[in-house]
Order: sequence, then C-alpha cells, then structure tokens
Amino acid sequence: MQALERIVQILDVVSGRNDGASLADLVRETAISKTALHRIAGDLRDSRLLIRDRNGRYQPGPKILEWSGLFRRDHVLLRTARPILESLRKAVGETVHLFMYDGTGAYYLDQIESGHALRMTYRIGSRAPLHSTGGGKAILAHLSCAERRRYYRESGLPRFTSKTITDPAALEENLASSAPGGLYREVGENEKDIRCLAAVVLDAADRPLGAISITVPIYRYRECDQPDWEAALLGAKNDLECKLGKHGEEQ
Amino acid sequence: MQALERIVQILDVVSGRNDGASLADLVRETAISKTALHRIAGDLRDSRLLIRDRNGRYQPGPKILEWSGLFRRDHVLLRTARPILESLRKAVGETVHLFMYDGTGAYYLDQIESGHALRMTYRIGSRAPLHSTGGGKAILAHLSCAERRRYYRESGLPRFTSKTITDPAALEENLASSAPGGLYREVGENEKDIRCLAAVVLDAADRPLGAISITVPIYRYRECDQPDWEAALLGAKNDLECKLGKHGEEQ
DNA sequence: GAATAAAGTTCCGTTTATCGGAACATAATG
DNA sequence: CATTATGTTCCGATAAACGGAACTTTATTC
Repeated sequence: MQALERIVQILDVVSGRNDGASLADLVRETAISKTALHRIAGDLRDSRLLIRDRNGRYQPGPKILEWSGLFRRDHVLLRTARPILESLRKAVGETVHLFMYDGTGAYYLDQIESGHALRMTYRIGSRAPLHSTGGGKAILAHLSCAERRRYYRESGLPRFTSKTITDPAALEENLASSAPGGLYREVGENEKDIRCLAAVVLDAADRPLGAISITVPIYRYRECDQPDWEAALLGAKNDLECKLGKHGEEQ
Repeated sequence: MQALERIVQILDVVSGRNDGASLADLVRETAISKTALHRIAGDLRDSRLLIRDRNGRYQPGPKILEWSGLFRRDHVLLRTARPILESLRKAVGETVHLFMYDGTGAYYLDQIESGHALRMTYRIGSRAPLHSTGGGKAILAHLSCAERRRYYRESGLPRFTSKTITDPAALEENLASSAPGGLYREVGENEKDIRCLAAVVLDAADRPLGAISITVPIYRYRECDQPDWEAALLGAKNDLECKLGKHGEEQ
C-alpha cells in the first residue's frame, strides 16, 4: 500500500524531529513529490494525526496520543509489568527494559531509566535486534529451532559492534551457555561499552512473551553486584509470570 | 484520501477495544469490504502499526508507541506542565486536565486523576468541545471575535446536556462574566453532575496555548473549597506561563 | 466425527483514487 | 526591488487499490 508507506514516512520524519517539519523539510527527507506531500499532510491534519503549529510547521497530532493512550491503558503485559519494573529499577539502580515479542521480532515496550546522568535510553516502540541484545537473546533461546533459523536467515544477523555475534553456529553455542537460572548476558554486542543481563518471560505454554533486562555502562559494572542483580531479575521474572497466570491460576 | 480514512477507522476500532479486534470484528464495525480489510490490515502489520496476537486478533502496534513516545518526550507544553499539574492535583485532590489549543479546536493533552473511586476520566488526545468544557471556555474567551464566531458557525454548538449553552449570544455573555482572576466555571454543561474550574494558558503574545482545569463530581463540591482552588489554579497558570517564557525571559 | 457455519485468504478484471508536472501565489532574503 | 525558497491549486494520465466470487482453514453443533 503506497499511501500507507508515505504516511508512515511522513510521521516518522515529523515525530523524529524536535520541533516538527515544514513542507520543504518533508520534500528533502522523503522521496515524495511536493504535490503529494501537500495533499497527504493536509489529509493527515484532517485526521488529527498531524497539526500545524503557529509557524506552519507540521507536528505530531493528538490522534497519536489517543491511540497510544488506549494502548498504554489496556496493554496487559505493560500494565502488569510496570510495578515490577519499578521495584527492579529501585533494587538495582540501573536502567531496566521490558521487551515484547510479537511472533517476528522484539521491541522495547517499556523502560525505566537509571538515576545516573549517563544512562541507556532507547525509543519505546522501536525494534530490538534478537541476536545482539540481552532481552533478544533471552527470547531467541526460547524459540523453536525452526523459528530461530528463520530469524537467522531473514535478519542476516547484522553487525553493530566488533563484538556482535554474526555467525549462527557461534550464536547457538552462546545461547546454550546461559548464565545460572536461565539468565542471558550480553557484553557490548549491541552497543559499545554497554552490558546487559536479561531474563525471558514465558506464558503458560512456555512460549516467550518477552523479556526483562538490566542495562549498565561497562565502566559502572562491578562483579560483586552480579549475584544481587541475578536474584532481583529472577524474582522479577517469576513475579511477572505469576501475575500473568503462568504458574497456576493465581491473581 | 480514502486509504487514510480507512487506516484511521481500523486503528480506532482496534485501539478502542480491550483485547484487539478480529478481521470479522472489523468487517462488522467498519464499512470496508473484507478483502480490503484483509489487505490493509496486512499492510498495517508490515508497518508495525498493528500486530497480531497469538489468537490472530489485531492489536495496536509498537509504531504507535514509537510515535507517541517521541511526542511525549519532546512536547514542550506537556513536559513543562507535568510537574505543575502534579502539584495542583496534590493541592486540590481532584482530577486535573491540561488542554491544548491547536488553532481549530482543543484536546486533552494530559490528565492526572483524583484518588477517589469516582473520578472524571477522558481519553488523552481526544477532542474537547470549546463551548461546554471549562478549559474550552477559558480558551474561547481569549480568541478574537472573528475566531469565536467561526467556531460557533462550524461547530454548531452541539448540545450535550440540558445545561449546555447552545446560543451564541448567551455564550458570549457567559464568557464575559468570568469568575474572579480570569477563571471560568462550568456546571454540568458538558456532562451531567460534573463541574469544572479552568484557567487559560497564554503565550507571550497573549494568544491561548491551552488551559488547565480542575474537574469534580457535583456532589463532592463544597463552596468553602472554592477560594483555595481558585488560588491554586491561578498559581499553576502563572507558574506555567512563566516557565514557558511569558512574563519576561526567566528560566 | 461428520456436517455446518464462520472466519480468514487468494485471484483477477475493473475503476477510481492518487499521482506529479506545470503554473501560480506568497513569504523570506540579500 | 530582484531573487530565491516555500507553499498552494489545477488537471489529465496511470497505476494502485477496489470488491465480488471462489476457495481454504478453523470453529461449532449435533
């Protein structure tokens, strides 16, 4: 659908800038003709997906908030996980993430940032690679072999840093040698100088719903914290799985 | 644009339900053919605006979070107002709202709910009528006569309750007789048994950016609270206007 | 577990919604 | 005041989207 691709392009540009985009900006940053942009932007405005500020620049519109507000309010995983993430964040003092797996890939569903000035921030809703992030690896390890192979093939295991594992065989081995308790480590594979500890979140049928992770800059990492973090993370994982009805019908 | 209208319809239905929508649900709730729905929903999935859960039902996709996350992070008015709304909510103990005016209408930009079981909840991002809500009236009163007349004409001043003011002349008079300090009252005009106290938020050129309001169920309203609320609301309004750079270049 | 109904998917000729060039209008810039 | 950048309107051509019909798969009923 051509129209949709263009709509997405436009909204990506507009929401990716701090102070919106003018029509000319859109002409430069997309491959869409000025005429079409003018028309589509007008239509997006009618649908309240865009608004024009007093300088005539296009800004994200309230419709997006409407959709996402409902999203946030009603999303079971998000709503259930929030308080658990908050206690985890409080316990470890570092950025924690909630990943969601949707059958083809994972994305950041929620994030609570560390209090430190230097912290890891990703964009909520953006894609997380499965092979180079802690949460992604935790999920990958709990897919069937067939699904894993399909991911290897379709993604091509792109390299992000010098440490990214881009060889399927090496990745298989890495996944098999997980940390105690079914936790997964990742050291600089997705982003230089960042390490990550993650646990998968499974449903009643042991299929991965997503993952929880703790992310920390490498220089702030201390070996001695590790046991506490592992315990806290495992606690959070179990807590969340229980609340989602995995281990018997509680709650 | 037909495609866009359909996309919006589909996402409205999907995000308006608690547990997503099946294709058949969409066939029932929109006037789009099954074939087209199937195709468009597939395209929306490719763009990550929808996902399919394990029951095959369509759910809002991460792209929406991505767009709205950026929206929330970067929106000046929202970010600036948040802490102010929080203290206001704390001071009065009732639901507070932030309205934004975008040149043609107003919408709920943020909301902090009261702790009470019975509270007023609107959907963030949804439209707020200008003539029947406290915040709307505060904004309306600060538009030029021409803009106000245009709104009367275009909206037709629809009636929501028996108390809604639907006559332009009566509304003009109502707006002229505002409460002390430039505050606006609304009693059951938008929703039965709900009353509201609101203040406009102006920019450096005295044009309305939006409004702040306190909303309370009529039975919980006590005359004696009024002076405190008025003071708190005026304080919040001034605070916000200062932070936005109205009264000289502070901050 | 066969029969029936409902939901989901694919195919393909038709049509209409969208496309973009060109010309025009308006606002910024030097 | 000339010049350039930006925003807007018009309109015929075209390909992108449309929907009916047929088909497959999944659920429901007896």
